[in-house]
Amino acid sequence: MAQTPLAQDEFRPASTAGEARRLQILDIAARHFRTRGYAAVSMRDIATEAGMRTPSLYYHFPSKDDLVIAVMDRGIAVVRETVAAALDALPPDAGAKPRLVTALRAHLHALHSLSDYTSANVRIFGQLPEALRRANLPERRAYQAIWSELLAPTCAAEQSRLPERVAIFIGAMNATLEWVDPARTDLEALADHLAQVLLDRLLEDVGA
Amino acid sequence: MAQTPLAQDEFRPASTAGEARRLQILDIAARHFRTRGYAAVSMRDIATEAGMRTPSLYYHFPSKDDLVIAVMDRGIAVVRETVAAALDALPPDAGAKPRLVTALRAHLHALHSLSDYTSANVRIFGQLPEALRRANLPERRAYQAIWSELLAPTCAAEQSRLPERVAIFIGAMNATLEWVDPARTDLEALADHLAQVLLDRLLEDVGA
DNA sequence: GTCTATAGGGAGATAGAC
DNA sequence: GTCTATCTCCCTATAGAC
Repeated sequence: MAQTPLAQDEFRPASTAGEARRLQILDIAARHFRTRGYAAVSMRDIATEAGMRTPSLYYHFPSKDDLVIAVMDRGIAVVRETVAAALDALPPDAGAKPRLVTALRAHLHALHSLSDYTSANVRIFGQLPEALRRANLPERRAYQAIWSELLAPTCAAEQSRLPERVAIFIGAMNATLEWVDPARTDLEALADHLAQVLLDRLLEDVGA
Repeated sequence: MAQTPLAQDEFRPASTAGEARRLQILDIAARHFRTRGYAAVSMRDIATEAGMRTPSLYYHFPSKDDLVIAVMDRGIAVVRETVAAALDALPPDAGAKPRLVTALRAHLHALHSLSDYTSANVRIFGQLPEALRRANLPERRAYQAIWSELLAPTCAAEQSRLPERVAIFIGAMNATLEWVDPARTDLEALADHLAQVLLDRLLEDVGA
């Protein structure tokens, strides 16, 4: 939802004034993409909220494609850095399950309350023309690598299923964006619930 | 992917010739929405593939909104009827887990190989303006009711978590649309994998 | 850096002939 | 039922002054 200036600056010190303007435009674009989708947001919408006319945007970004690619790449970068930082804060001997729960919490935090970039990415990835989706794939693959490592211990004997399991986990976490109440306060409870579903056995009786 | 005429007619006998034309247009629209998203598909695209000019479409549907609502509602109706039929085919004394696995398989089947309507619904729901999304909610709630019943036994002492758990399950199943290889032949294996992740314990050691 | 003016195209939709 | 012709609107993007 709302990004605190702190949460934003954490990931990118804006040195020059020109750079600050560029980041301001990106912030506005990410927020609009997140709430209204890709095609529904026009360059005019973004310009208006930035207090300028449409053509002025083209001084900062050569095209709408370039703007949306910048938003998409930052979206993955933020969640990757958030998850990596949370994992680094764990004791070095932490087991597979606490590491998974920690990563899951960090991912949901980035997605739901930290970054409009991450939620915009999840929201509009499927709406982009194929060329723009492809541009985001390197970032996505780098993030998936983290979850490959986290989930490897759960695929003990069958590492061939690992890529699909990574996709199931990331897909399940991202899907919470579509139905969770935006006014929800207890993100911790959602994370715990998701961890329970994905990591624990839900039923005792396994017979027919 | 491809819909067999059989799979389509199963859910709607087209009595008159006019009705058949209407259904043909809906089929084309669903297939395009499924592959290219909502905003990217124009009335012209649909008309061209139906072998007519754009204005002729407006004889069958008063607006693009009406057309897309018809596709969306059918998308949920198909998956609901598919899952309900699969559950009805089970022995009456089937336990909670086999019922869940059966429903999960039927859902993935409708989503991945039976119906362009269901996959279009999942794909474009998040792209629609709020008014169109709201129009699809009654259908969605009717479908969620099935999963509420299926998942109730997994929420033994805490039925308050049931709605969220329903959303987690449906979200996780639907998320497979975004990353699964369209040429994938072994849908059974995907369903089994998803069932394992959602229903079984993935890790033995639960310590820190 | 931002502006006014505008090009150029595609969208949804309507009028009215056939 | 389908057509041609057209309206209106909004989009991305560019030209060129300031």
